[in-house]
Amino acid sequence: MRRLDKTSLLTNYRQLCTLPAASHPATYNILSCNRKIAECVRNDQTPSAQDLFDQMPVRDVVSWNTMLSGLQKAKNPHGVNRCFSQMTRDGFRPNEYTVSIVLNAFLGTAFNVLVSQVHAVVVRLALNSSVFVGSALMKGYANAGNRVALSGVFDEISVKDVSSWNALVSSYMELGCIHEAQTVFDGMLERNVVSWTSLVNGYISNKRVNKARSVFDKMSEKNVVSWTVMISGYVRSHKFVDALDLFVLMLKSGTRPNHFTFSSVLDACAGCSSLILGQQVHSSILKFGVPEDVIMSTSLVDMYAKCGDIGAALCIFRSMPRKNLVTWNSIIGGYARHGLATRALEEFQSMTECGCRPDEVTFVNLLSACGHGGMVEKGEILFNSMKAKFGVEPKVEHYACMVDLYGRAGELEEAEKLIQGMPFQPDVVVWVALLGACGLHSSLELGELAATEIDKLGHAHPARYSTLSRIHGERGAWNSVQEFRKTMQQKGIRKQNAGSWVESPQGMR
DNA sequence: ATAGGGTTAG
Repeated sequence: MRRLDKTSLLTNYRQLCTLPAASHPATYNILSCNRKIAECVRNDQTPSAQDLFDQMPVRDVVSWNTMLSGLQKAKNPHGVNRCFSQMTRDGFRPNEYTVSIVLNAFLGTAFNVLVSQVHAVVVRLALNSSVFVGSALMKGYANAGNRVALSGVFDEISVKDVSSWNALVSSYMELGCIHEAQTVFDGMLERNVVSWTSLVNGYISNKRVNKARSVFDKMSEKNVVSWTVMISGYVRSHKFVDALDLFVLMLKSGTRPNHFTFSSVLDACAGCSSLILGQQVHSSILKFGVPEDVIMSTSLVDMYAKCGDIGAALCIFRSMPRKNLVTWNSIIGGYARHGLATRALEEFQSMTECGCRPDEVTFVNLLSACGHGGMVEKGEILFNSMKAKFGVEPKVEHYACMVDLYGRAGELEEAEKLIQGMPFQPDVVVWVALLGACGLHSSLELGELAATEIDKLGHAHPARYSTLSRIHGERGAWNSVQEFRKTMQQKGIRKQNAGSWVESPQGMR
């Protein structure tokens, strides 16, 4: 028989006193705890939800599902995967809710390769007739590029509703099957705004903006999303003026824009470098009282930076309660474009101090800032620190920045050496950077080499002709200049249009 | 008390 001394008795007693009420399963209220977890999830407090969940001595399926939806909302597919496995290990049977949450968490991530495994679970548990599970599986298979499985899943849905049909339309569009999508849409007995918007959005993602617009114009009912889809479609195809015109129509129609709409519209303003329009859109945001949003504010920062008002960009940036990687990249890129290399580097310092990890975009911005500021040494240090200190593998664009950096500083041999030592094939951008440097420093031989390489890559890059002709011109080789000009005319190449904040080239009409 | 179909940034 086990002996109990005074100390262990005391320990036992203490344990009893500190044990939470939750340790008495008989009196434990799962329902109220589930409600609390759901509340945390609603308020984006997934860690608190996790704490509550972990403390539960007894759980039911809803507890697991609610926890999973919290992890999904927090964009933690890894956590969802872990939680889901634990759930099945604990002997819980997943239901329709579980599967659609898990599938949506995996969508667009590396975990999406598990879609067929989840599908197998679905079949085994006979959940494949559910509309919710069906649409989630369809999206998963579309994301995985599996057209056959996609239509198979659709057929298995016992009672299809509009949402399942809509999912089929957008899935086909995602796979690039425009005609199938249109045929499905035409055959639909019932259509709603979402069906129409899916079609419009599908044409846009398949680069058929004009077709998208003609469908859009046929819509009898439009909402914020439909308007935003069309506006952002124009922005994505660089039709900024069309985007802005459509925004005006949207306002006239009485539709209230949201943060999605404004992000796109600000992008349009930035695209045509129109500060005056950007300012108007900014006031419009304030007038509508659109709640603060990281992405929308980042678009504001970017718009002001691209329209030449770096002061306003900084002002918005500083006022932001939450910043992410893209936000930091926007302000650093803004400084780089304005030739404020030192400010860019200072902001990078603050960024790392805030615990924000830089990515490849950050380094493109930093290296080009150094290039314009003639800071060769600083650029070298940053370039070498990319992998070693920040774990960011240098890509072609970083090499192009370095070629540009050395080239501008007149260190053409250094630039050439870097190209030769590159771990991959140099692309046009690299050669154009070198060619530009040769133009700057009148190096005909190296310039010819760069131009030849550009030709080899099959690019009729305008700079290839204009820069080389300038080098020839400077050397007094006028015959060559005329020849180049002729070639340019024959190939129909014109000098690239320069953007300017003063002239606002693609700006207001 | 838990889930699906269409929208945003560098």
